[in-house]
Order: sequence, then C-alpha cells, then structure tokens
Amino acid sequence: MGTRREISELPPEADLARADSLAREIFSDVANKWAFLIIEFLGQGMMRFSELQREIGGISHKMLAQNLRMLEQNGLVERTVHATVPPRVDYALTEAGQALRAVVDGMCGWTQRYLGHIEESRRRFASRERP
Amino acid sequence: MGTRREISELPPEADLARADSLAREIFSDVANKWAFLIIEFLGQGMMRFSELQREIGGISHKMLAQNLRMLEQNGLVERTVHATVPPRVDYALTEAGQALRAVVDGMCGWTQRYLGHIEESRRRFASRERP
DNA sequence: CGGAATCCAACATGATACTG
DNA sequence: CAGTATCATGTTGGATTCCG
Repeated sequence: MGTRREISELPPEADLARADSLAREIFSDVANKWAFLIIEFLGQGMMRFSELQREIGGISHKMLAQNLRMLEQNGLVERTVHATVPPRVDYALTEAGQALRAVVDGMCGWTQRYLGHIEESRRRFASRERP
Repeated sequence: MGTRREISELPPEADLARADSLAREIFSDVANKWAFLIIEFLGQGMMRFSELQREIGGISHKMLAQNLRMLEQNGLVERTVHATVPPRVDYALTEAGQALRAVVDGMCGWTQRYLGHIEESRRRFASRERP
C-alpha cells in the first residue's frame, strides 16, 4: 500500500478534496445560507413563492428566485405551476431535498445548542484583541 | 392561541426566520463551502496550516486563513502556536466544532449518495431548456 | 511557516422596472 | 403572483508582497 491513503478510494468525481470534482461543485452550490434556509423552511411542507419570502426574513426576491432555480436544477426542489389566474406556483422538497433537510435540521439544532457558547467565544476573542 | 404559530416560541436571538438574529448571523458565517470543508478535513485530527491547504484542493492561502480565523472566533476551531523556529501552528476542532462535524459528515454522505441523482437532474433540466 | 495587508478583477446582491 | 432583466454597488476571492 501507499504511505497514507486511508481516506478516499473514491472515484474522482466524488472526491471532495479535489477542486474540480462534481462533489465539490455540489458543495459550492448547496452549502450556502440561502439554500439551507430555503430547505429548512420548505421542510414544513409545500409553499408558494411569496409564502417562502415572507417566512425567510431578509431574503430578496432575486436571491429566493435564483436559489430556488438552482435547487430545482439539482433536483432538491420540485416546482409545480397551477394554470390559474393569477398564477400559483408551489415549491416542495423532493426525496433528495428531504434527505438533505435532515442534515440542515441537524445544523439548526446545533446552532440552538451552541448559541451561547459561540456568543461567549466571540466576546472572549474580541476582548483579548490589542492586548 | 394565534392562528398558526406552531414553529417557534424561541427567543428572538435564536430564531432563524429573523434576518437580524444571532442564529442567522452564525448561519451566514458557518454555512459556506470553505468552512464546511475545513471542518470536514480537520475532523481527521489536528493539522497544520500548510497541511490543511494541501488537503483541501483549490483553497487559497487567504481563504484558508480568513475562514480559520472566523472559526476560531466562533469557538469551533482551536489554534495552538508552538514557539519553535520555524513557527508551527496546529489547528483542531473544539467540542462545538466536532458537534458540527457530525452535521458536515452528514452532508458529505448525502453528496455521495445523491451524486448520480443530481447529475441526472441537471442533465434533464438542461435538455428541456429552449424546448 | 504562518499571517497580514494591498491591489484588483470577478462575482454576489439589492433595488428597480418590466413581462406574462 | 411569479419570473426575468438591468444596473449600481459592495463583497469575495486570488495574486502578490511584506513581516515575524
């Protein structure tokens, strides 16, 4: 065997260590705050565009549309258009989306649990600056 | 009770729905690809700056330094300086960092599992463009 | 070696306005 | 209502350079 190759005998595509892998590309797409927030809130169930925008405070129309399209392309979100007037468009998580939602839920829980810890850590860090 | 308030009876600080909450601020910091990759690779154990940079393909010196500092401020990463020459600096996950690592691991696993699914979804999406 | 600062190009984002 | 395009602006990120 080689010197220290325990980690990956993965196909190059799936290897996160490689900057040009598909896995990295997916990480770059999905591991961002807007995508996570959309997935988290969509986890509550099917929602309309405007509902989502109301739920996720501070997200702009543009960012919501853009990230929804990205998630749709990657097959995490399904878009359903109702031929009514005014138009009604529903968004829901696919199976892949729901699987990722479990991860995002984990991060939400982590955030709650370590909120105080992080706050304190920041304070300590700030106060020992310019010693 | 109100009309539809199942979700959060959380303190405002912990409410991800609010753009100005501390939870959101943490999400914005941590939910990005570089932070996730650093946490994932640091999960293998204590590592030096240059080792990390070698492991994480495509990360620049600047991004690594910047994100390490951010993670240190938030108390996810601990930095140890050895008074040798040349200087040696080790990075390791704290308890909070290891807890988040479980989440990131979940995302890595998710990526592997749905890689093909996502690839196919992208192809379908692309090929039904300009119909 | 690790870190910080600078410069600058590229990109992300928000506001606005327009379409179906 | 949902979606897109455009534009102005701020932020990100890479390359480079210098410090300890």
